[in-house]
Amino acid sequence: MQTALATAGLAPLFGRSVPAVLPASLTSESRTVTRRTVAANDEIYAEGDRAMSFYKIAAGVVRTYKLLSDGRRQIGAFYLPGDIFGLESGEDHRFGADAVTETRLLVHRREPRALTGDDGALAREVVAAMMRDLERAQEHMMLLGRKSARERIASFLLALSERMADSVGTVCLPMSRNDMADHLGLTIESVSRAVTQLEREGLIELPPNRRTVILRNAAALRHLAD
Amino acid sequence: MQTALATAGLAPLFGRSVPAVLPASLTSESRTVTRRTVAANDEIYAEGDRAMSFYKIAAGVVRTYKLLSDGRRQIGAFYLPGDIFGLESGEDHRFGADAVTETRLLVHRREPRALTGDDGALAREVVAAMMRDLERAQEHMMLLGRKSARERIASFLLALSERMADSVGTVCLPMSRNDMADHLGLTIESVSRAVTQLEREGLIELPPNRRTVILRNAAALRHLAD
DNA sequence: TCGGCATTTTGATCCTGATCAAGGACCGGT
DNA sequence: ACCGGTCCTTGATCAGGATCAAAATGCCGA
Repeated sequence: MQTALATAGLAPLFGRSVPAVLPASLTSESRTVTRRTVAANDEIYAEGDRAMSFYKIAAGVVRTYKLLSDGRRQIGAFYLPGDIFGLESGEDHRFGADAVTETRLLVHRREPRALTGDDGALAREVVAAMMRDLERAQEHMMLLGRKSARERIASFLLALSERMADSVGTVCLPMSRNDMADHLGLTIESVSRAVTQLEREGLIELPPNRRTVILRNAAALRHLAD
Repeated sequence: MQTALATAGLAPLFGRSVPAVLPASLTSESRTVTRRTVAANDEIYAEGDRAMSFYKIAAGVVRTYKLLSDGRRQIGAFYLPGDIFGLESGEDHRFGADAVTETRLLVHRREPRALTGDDGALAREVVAAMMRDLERAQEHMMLLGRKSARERIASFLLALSERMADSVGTVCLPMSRNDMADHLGLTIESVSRAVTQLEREGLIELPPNRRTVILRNAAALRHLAD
């Protein structure tokens, strides 16, 4: 007997692989979905807030983060259009979330029936989103625990370029050096220096605006990132 | 309609919280389960191996890790009796796993039906295990990205003491300093120095064998760990 | 076009943790 | 008890990245 569980994204766990592109089935048609627009740098929810909803990005970029009591911040992930974030296993949000750029969100009210019943595609997306978060977090532990500043920047640029898919080899960084630093476990100065160094070495090129990166030698970057 | 999905651990996502203690329902009675004993430091599976099974620990301790091409190692997690590890969303293992101490395992063959059908309790455990891995990985990113050596040791000892529950305030470390270092993003010398420093400050006490830690001032440790 | 502001870069110095190198302590076997 | 090996600690020095400080650049609105 094939139950909803098997059709809801866990089956791939046991044989098939997860499709690279998720179905764009998270529409506003369901009665539990509303829209929300958030200005750049505005908060979507705070760490510790009751988790009433989860979110899918229609446009924009979001960061999730944790704070230490003295203000040190760790950005857990950046989310891009199509990504789902804000899923929690417990009662409340263990990370805060805010908009990196102006962002349009689809807000899914968290209800017991949301994952069952009518929308199997949504359930599949939700489970896939959690598994993807887990894989990214595990990969990121390797970066934070064992990679040098240069290697972290190389890994980050490559990963972002794979997700953002601008014209080949070009990435428009939506986030500030500060956000990159807090994601990569560095200071803003170290990020700047590592980026400059990669540019001097010819692995990347930075147009004067400094928020765009052209990957000039992806092979060398990949070798650095391992 | 309540489907298997709702009863299989995702329902807590949307209201209830995950029980602290998982049901001990992963027995050897099912025909897909076998036993395996692994000697200390022996490999259970390698990074990149096809993921044919997942595992539940009957006794012992396991570490999962990734390697960089030059040998740098990041230990993603330690797993204790009752824990499930080796779950993958893709085709193969993204971390390697080996035994820290001699370990007895229940090996669950990975089959499409394993999560459905008869054993709803197993499905619940599997999903809970994945969510727990995600939470631990996210918490660990904060440690690796933003905490000092002393703070890392304090966080690690507290987390371990909560999971191992020896006589109050006492933790028997099953792993070497080397393993601790590769989990905490430090060198073995830094681990040793941080531990010694915490001891001199009176926050912990180390009997001569050095593999047991008595938490003398849990409040101060917690303050360090944040 | 100019001025003000935020962001990024660059420079100088410091410091935490890494590296290199010995010592000690514990454990198992004989 | 002794020996050999492994694990852990300690010491000295080094270096990568942090911190402190300031200059350059880009952006946006007047």
